[in-house]
Amino acid sequence: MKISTRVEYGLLALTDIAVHSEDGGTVSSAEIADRQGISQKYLEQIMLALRQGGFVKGQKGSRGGYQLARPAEKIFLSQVLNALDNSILADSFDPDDEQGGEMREQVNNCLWDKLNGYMRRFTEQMSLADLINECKKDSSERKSYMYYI
Amino acid sequence: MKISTRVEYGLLALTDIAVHSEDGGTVSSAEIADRQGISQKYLEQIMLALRQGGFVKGQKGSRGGYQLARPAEKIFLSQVLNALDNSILADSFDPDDEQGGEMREQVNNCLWDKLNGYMRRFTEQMSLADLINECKKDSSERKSYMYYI
DNA sequence: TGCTATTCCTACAACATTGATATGAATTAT
DNA sequence: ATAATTCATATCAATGTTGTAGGAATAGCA
Repeated sequence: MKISTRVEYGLLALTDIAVHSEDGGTVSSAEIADRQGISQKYLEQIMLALRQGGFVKGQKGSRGGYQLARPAEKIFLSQVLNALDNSILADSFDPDDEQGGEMREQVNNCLWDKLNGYMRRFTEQMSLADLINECKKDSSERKSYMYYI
Repeated sequence: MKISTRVEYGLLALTDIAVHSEDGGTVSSAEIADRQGISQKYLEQIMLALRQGGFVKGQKGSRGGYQLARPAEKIFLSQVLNALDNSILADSFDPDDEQGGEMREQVNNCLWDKLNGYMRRFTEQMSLADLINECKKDSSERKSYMYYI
């Protein structure tokens, strides 16, 4: 699945802030852009969405920057993805403008709704802290993500 | 997850052909377009991809049309999706043009590759016949799709 | 043979989305 | 004051999506 840079950079920014503000300080967009090798101005737009979504707090002015608005354990990826991209976890179709009869609806229900369900459940139970902590481990022995679906 | 009409119409066409060619006859793009309420000319382009992917055989000329190239039990959705859309099941990034360091790679490995894996495994084990037969049932009691991931 | 129906193939266009860049206002620490 | 920083909006080029259009090639049928 191809993902947008907007979503990718947004998650990178959140992980960067979580990792580099452990002393309670702030992290500026210039720092993040430099560390992650991405455009600062583009990142600022993404930070806007993250702030409006309630994931970070911004402090203006000199020595300003961003902090997480709440602990990384309480930021779930489904919320972040919805704030950054309104289609990635969206239902695949709007029942209101369906015209193709029941076959169309069956295919949608059976396939896309099922895939959507997997993605939604996975991202609802995975927090930013999980993303940071678990992903550093070697994936070969992990069992914590062997979910039932 | 938003899906393209190209993928949606392609799956609709395959299910339509499977359902309406049980006597060994062919199904024309005009029939499909009419039944499913979609543009015939657009559908013809999609049928081209489905034929080139080896999922249907086309018979030209008067009284021509399409048939499945092999039984619906042997057409797996992962193959169809790849033929219709080169991003839906693709890896989320190309390692060659990664520049953002290890954090970027960790996020990709941990999140997108995992989601990709779910989608790939699900669509690899679901056939066109499954899509047709199972989706007609009421979904409340089904257990055949409670896979381990 | 000619007519019709159909697949097959290519070109193009309107529109939306993506991935930025640019500019500057507002705010804050020093 | 000045510099640093967030906050906000406008613009833009490239690309992808969703078709439309036109016609060549082929096959059945009268």
